[in-house]
Amino acid sequence: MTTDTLSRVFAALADPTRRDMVARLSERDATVSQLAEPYRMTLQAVYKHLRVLEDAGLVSRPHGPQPRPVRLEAQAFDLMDTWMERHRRRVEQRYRRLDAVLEEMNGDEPHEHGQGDGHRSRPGGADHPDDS
Amino acid sequence: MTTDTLSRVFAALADPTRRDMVARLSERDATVSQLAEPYRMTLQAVYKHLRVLEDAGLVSRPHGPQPRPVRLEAQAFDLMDTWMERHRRRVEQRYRRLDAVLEEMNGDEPHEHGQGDGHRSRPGGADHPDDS
DNA sequence: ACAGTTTTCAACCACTAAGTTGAAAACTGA
DNA sequence: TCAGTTTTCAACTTAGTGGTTGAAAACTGT
Repeated sequence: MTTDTLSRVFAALADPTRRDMVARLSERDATVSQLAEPYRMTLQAVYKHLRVLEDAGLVSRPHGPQPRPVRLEAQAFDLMDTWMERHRRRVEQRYRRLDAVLEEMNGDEPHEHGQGDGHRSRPGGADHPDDS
Repeated sequence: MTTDTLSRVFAALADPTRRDMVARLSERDATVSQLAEPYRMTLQAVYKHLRVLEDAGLVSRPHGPQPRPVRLEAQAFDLMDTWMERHRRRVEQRYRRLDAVLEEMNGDEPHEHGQGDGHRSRPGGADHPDDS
């Protein structure tokens, strides 16, 4: 299917096994069989997972001599990262604005945020152009 | 199914329609019908998407009087963010270390670097790779 | 109370995704 | 060359997802 890259990246990481593979690959490269070893599934299943990660661009494997190593491609994370940051920042700005308004409205009162969730504030630079 | 939160968050964002909803919600809250309006699918389908986002904790809707607004929950992004950052950072460090090694090799005599099989990091037998 | 909108539930269909088994390539080391 | 491991392809089963239609709750304004 003509699924866009971002969708493939998110979908790839939606599986715990795949996330575990990524976690282990972030420590060291590995061959497929090395990767497969801790899991209780067949080698073929692992290979399939690997394909998903590969199609998402999260992983690459230089084809050549036999023990083809699997390695993480760090820059695939950037796609997600910029997407997330853009939207997250917008919400946080809106909340900050809202907080300001509320504060102004009722001089001082610890305004609680319902069922135990506040909003996390996160340091951040400023810039980012716009697009959905 | 007892899928962990992180998986649900990633899965929720793996769909372009759902990402678009999040994008629009990052601008302003909206009712379901407002949300549904630009899409060519039925209202019920939009509800289903909404439910996925809600189950993932990406969105909340205070239940009360009728036009129930849908609002983004910024802190759900933090889960993804910390996960990503942890691993991304590790890879980047490894790459930097590799660069250093290569540089040293070029300048000096070749140094044998046995990056070969250390110990498998994950103790075997874990039947569900419930990842950090 | 009633018409109308908004929200939700439930059954169903087509399609994808995760896993299996079985077998074929492809490479490695004597 | 040949045995053995490693990697890949293919068919199939099972469960989940995105979408539909149809109808039922729940709330609104008059």
